[in-house]
Amino acid sequence: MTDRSALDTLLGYGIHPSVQRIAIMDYLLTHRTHPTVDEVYVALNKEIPTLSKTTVYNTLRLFAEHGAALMLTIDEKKICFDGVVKPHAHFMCRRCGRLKDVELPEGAGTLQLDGADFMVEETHVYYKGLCRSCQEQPQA
Amino acid sequence: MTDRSALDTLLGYGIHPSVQRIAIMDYLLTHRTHPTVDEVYVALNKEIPTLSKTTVYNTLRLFAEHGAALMLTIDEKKICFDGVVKPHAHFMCRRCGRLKDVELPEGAGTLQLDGADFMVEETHVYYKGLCRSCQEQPQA
DNA sequence: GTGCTTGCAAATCGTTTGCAATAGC
DNA sequence: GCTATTGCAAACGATTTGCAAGCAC
Repeated sequence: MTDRSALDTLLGYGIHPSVQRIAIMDYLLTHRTHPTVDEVYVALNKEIPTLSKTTVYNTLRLFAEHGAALMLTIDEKKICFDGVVKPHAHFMCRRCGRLKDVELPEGAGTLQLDGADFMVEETHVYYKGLCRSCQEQPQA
Repeated sequence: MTDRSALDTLLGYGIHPSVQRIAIMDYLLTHRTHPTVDEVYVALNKEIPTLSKTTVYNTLRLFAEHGAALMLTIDEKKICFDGVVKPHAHFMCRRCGRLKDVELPEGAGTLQLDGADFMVEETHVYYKGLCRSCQEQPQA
């Protein structure tokens, strides 16, 4: 069922499926943790021992190019990926580093710019600050 | 006058001034090109031949931590810096790579999140797509 | 003199590249 | 058999770290 869904997703975006691609897409769809390349690699290496990190890099980039995944650059330290491509914003806590999905305020995902000087294909809204639990903890 | 302004800016953010810090802040304030560390380094090396790239790294990070500059992560390939800290959005052309400032739609810079689960300190709005001139050029 | 700032050199680490092996139609 | 995909190993390059020298009050 999740396999099915991952496969369908790939096909829906015109991406030729393979064992590795299906596994990676499935991971994205079932783990909404905004994983990094390394996290995907480490997790999938258990079930696909021959998996190469190069393949994870290539595949996630392929997904992003086809619009099947989002490449998040909210954290300058690392690039994260999101299998949920429906417009939404992201919040990152500057202390614990956790990423959370945030609903976009009405219409913010489709903001149009003045005078059609640009053709916007992607919009990213990033919030940074302190999450609830880090606010409550004593300052480090 | 520009020196004055850079110095004042540093003081205003509680940053202890130095020749290097003033020069880097002045560069940010007079070149609104969203430069990378390397661009700042190369440009200032002419007037301050002993300048180290490490110092540029340290200084720009210091500025960002004090809110005296913005660290832009719109381009996953490189980090850019912006001396204009007044809330505004950024657009990057996926073909020519140029960054442009964009006015934020009303109130978008101060969006408040549901239920105060987060304490937002910074908001980044990034648009990606094609700029006017790249739209008009024939596909590569 | 003490503490902060600078800058060199080396280390680190995420990412890309080249290319040979493999899988799928 | 041909083409696309995978994966290893090496290369690359941006950023960080350690530490010694320099500067300022």
